[in-house]
Amino acid sequence: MSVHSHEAVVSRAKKDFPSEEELYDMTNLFKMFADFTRVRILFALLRSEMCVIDIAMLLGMEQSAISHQLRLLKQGKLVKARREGKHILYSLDDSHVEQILDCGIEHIEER
Amino acid sequence: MSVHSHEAVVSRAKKDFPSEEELYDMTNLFKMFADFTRVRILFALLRSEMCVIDIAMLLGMEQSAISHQLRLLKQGKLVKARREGKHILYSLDDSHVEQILDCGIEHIEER
DNA sequence: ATATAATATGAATGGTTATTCATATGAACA
DNA sequence: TGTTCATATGAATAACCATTCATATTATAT
Repeated sequence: MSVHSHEAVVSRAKKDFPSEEELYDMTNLFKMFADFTRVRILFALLRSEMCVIDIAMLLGMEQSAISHQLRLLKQGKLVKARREGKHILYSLDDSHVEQILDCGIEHIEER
Repeated sequence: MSVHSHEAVVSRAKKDFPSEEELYDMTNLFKMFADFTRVRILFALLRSEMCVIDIAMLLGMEQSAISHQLRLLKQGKLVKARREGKHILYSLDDSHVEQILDCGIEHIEER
């Protein structure tokens, strides 16, 4: 005989649950780190600011593909841009980016 | 006149770059957290172990949908299962899950 | 052993998204 | 001011993925 009460478990779990909006924002943040290309871009920018062409060369990809991804990263406020002569140099915009990447690395290494 | 040397910037960035495999594993980890349903499941399990039906009720979703997502979370070693009578109770399998969720919350709150 | 309740699975569908190609924009330097 | 180079953009394509519906599997408890 089961002692499991769905209602009790569910109503208990409902307390202190993050708001829909917080959860939504959070998944959107993690989506930024859930793509191979974007993660590599962020790792590249961890060391120094770079222009689009630099990143495209580094990753062996089309300039256009990098540009599209940089736009997403900029919208997500993970990356910022400044002009230097002919080039636009991108760098990390958020102190948390490194922290989140570290969090991921740490997890991966302990396997 | 530009002082920017693509070759220099790129070869500098290539040093100490994580391996393809590490980056791949990392994006796969973040993919787990990049879905609204999965994040809510993880938050639910943060408090107590629950069966599939509990989670489906809590989130107002089909049992089948939850089951599919639990399979992914189990494959990703973020969640584990044990049988208790008629039910299979799921719980977090990884001490890092909470840490990563906290990381996300922290980031969101400072906006 | 069988019936039942809980969970898992497979195929199908719709929605999302990364990339490419072609082209537009825009700033810089002559 | 015009030309050139770096970057951005739009449309199209293809791959991916979450959900649903229908059904299969599995363990339990009688």
